[in-house]
Amino acid sequence: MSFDYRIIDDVIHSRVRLAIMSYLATAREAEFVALKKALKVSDGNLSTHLKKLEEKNYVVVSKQFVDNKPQTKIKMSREGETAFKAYVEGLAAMIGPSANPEK
Amino acid sequence: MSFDYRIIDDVIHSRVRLAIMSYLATAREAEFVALKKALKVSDGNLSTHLKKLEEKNYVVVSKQFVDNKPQTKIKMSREGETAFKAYVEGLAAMIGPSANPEK
DNA sequence: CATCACTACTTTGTATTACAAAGTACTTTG
DNA sequence: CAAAGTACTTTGTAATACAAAGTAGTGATG
Repeated sequence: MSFDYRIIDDVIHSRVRLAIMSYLATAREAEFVALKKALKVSDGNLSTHLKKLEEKNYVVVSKQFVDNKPQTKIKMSREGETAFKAYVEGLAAMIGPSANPEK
Repeated sequence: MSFDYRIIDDVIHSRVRLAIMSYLATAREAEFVALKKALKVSDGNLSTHLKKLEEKNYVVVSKQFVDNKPQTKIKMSREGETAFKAYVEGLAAMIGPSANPEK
């Protein structure tokens, strides 16, 4: 059990980015609009957070036109998967026994 | 499983504050110096984060002199306990199945 | 007993971040 | 062909994180 706060990846740790990564961890792929609705985040906010994740190569963003509308698809990268797994493990290590379902 | 990023308490969510709360969740009580060492955080940083937790009444801070040196003790409050529990549950709900120990 | 180093903090300054408002580029509808 | 809508991106500002510097004391050295 470590409490060194640096064990947790601050790129993932942002609330919005954590939500994105969590979503992608199960969904594998997401559309901008779907993500925006699921996270209840403003589009501007989502856009900037996605850019940050893209810069770190945690996600891959692709754009195309569907029904004459722009569509942005976001996929988690291999690197993102690894980082997310490490993040979750780090969290567990930090939160430790308090994470036990004690209900 | 919710991805609304607002379900996670941003007062707790800061890396340093999460580390403090995690530490206190098991230790019940901590000294400033011990905390600083455990979290590997600068004293200035720890001081400001503690103040924020204190303002939110998540922790109770008491000061005294021991061996002629100032000593700051930090305890988690009832409110802090509740908030931390809710935070951990929110996290679990967001991270969801990815949190499964799949090793 | 002055001063230098040390401990235990707190305050302050700055660089980064988060967020939404405004902007862009297009399309569809009346 | 406006006007409203969609799907974003960029920009401005307020909040945050962090460490450097500051404060207030103790203890040791010459």
